[in-house]
Amino acid sequence: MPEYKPVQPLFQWERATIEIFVRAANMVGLPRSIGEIYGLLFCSELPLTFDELVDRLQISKGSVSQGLKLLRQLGAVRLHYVPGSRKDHFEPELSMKRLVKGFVKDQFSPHLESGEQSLQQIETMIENEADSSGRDHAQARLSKLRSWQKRTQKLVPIIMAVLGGAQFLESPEMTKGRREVV
Amino acid sequence: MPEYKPVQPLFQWERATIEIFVRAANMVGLPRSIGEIYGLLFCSELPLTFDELVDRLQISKGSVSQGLKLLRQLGAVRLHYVPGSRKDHFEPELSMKRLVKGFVKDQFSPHLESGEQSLQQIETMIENEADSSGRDHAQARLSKLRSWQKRTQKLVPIIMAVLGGAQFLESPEMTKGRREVV
DNA sequence: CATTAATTTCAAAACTATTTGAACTAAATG
DNA sequence: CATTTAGTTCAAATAGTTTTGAAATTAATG
Repeated sequence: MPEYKPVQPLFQWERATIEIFVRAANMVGLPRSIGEIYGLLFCSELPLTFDELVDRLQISKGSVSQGLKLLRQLGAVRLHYVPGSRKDHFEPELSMKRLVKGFVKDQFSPHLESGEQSLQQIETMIENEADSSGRDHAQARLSKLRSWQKRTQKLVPIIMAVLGGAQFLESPEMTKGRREVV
Repeated sequence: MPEYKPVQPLFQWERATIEIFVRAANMVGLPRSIGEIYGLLFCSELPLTFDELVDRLQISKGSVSQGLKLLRQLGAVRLHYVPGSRKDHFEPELSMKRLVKGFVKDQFSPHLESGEQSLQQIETMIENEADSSGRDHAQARLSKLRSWQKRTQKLVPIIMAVLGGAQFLESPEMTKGRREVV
């Protein structure tokens, strides 16, 4: 009896597509396995189970478990209920806007918020320790940091707007009767 | 004679500011040393030399050399000529727009372009290997990838526009007589 | 042109992040 | 309620990245 049962080996186009997601994951600082899991779900016509991911990607259960956990947290993967099956089935989020939103909310915004705290503290430090000559320069740099932070904060809703629903930029009547682009 | 000469230890506000840049670097996938070097230059009123970076940050010459190399490549640090000194002096780029532009051009756009190639190849793979049933679905997913790519490409100039000069979005008369925001 | 100074290079070391898989928990089945 | 199945956890192994520092290179000085 054979040791491995490579259930449904990947098609070439699937491997190539998964590779794109692995690179994309890498670019935004997420591990390879995340790209592999999302990539295979993206390729698949039907929701896949835990086992199918393990078997077809040939990665460990641990990786799949942790990977799915993070992907669900990011809103990039949803549970799809299949009547009459004990197993969980997973399907990918296919709206670019929602994917980006989930990523930003989870991995980006928290840093931005804690940054606001840090800037406040730096202000105090400058007041306490710089002599009057150095203080002007230090305060100028702090202002610059603050302006960068503000502009970054403004950018987020604009990106979201360009990617779809435009809730942040548009007044209600602008979206009247418009279908969401996903 | 002491082994180390900790020339000009860092002020608390400098350490805290550098920490912000270390975190920012980390967030965009750049090593800590990059954040430290840029951070100290950002804090400093005057351009700093190689040695000053080594001494004040207490990191190796190798790190500073490689770090400055990448930062110059990104356009985040410039050489500042000081008459009568053999040493190179470095100063930070302080325009957020130029910083982002340099980063995008160097670390982001290349991936986006090579991605275009990959999609072309995937199209061929689908034509060759999928049976007519699977082909429809695969082609639908390829279309989605293409639409994501297009939207990402559109996003870059919009971000640049929001960050400053707006060369990509605006017609020439819109910028008439306007000073660049940095 | 020999000497000193400034910077770069790169192999090895240190460090960090990811993956694995065996042990475990939880939940369904008969 | 014992057994099987599904999925999670986490410590150890592996893989990947960054830093170090000694040697090499390049450029300036006397």
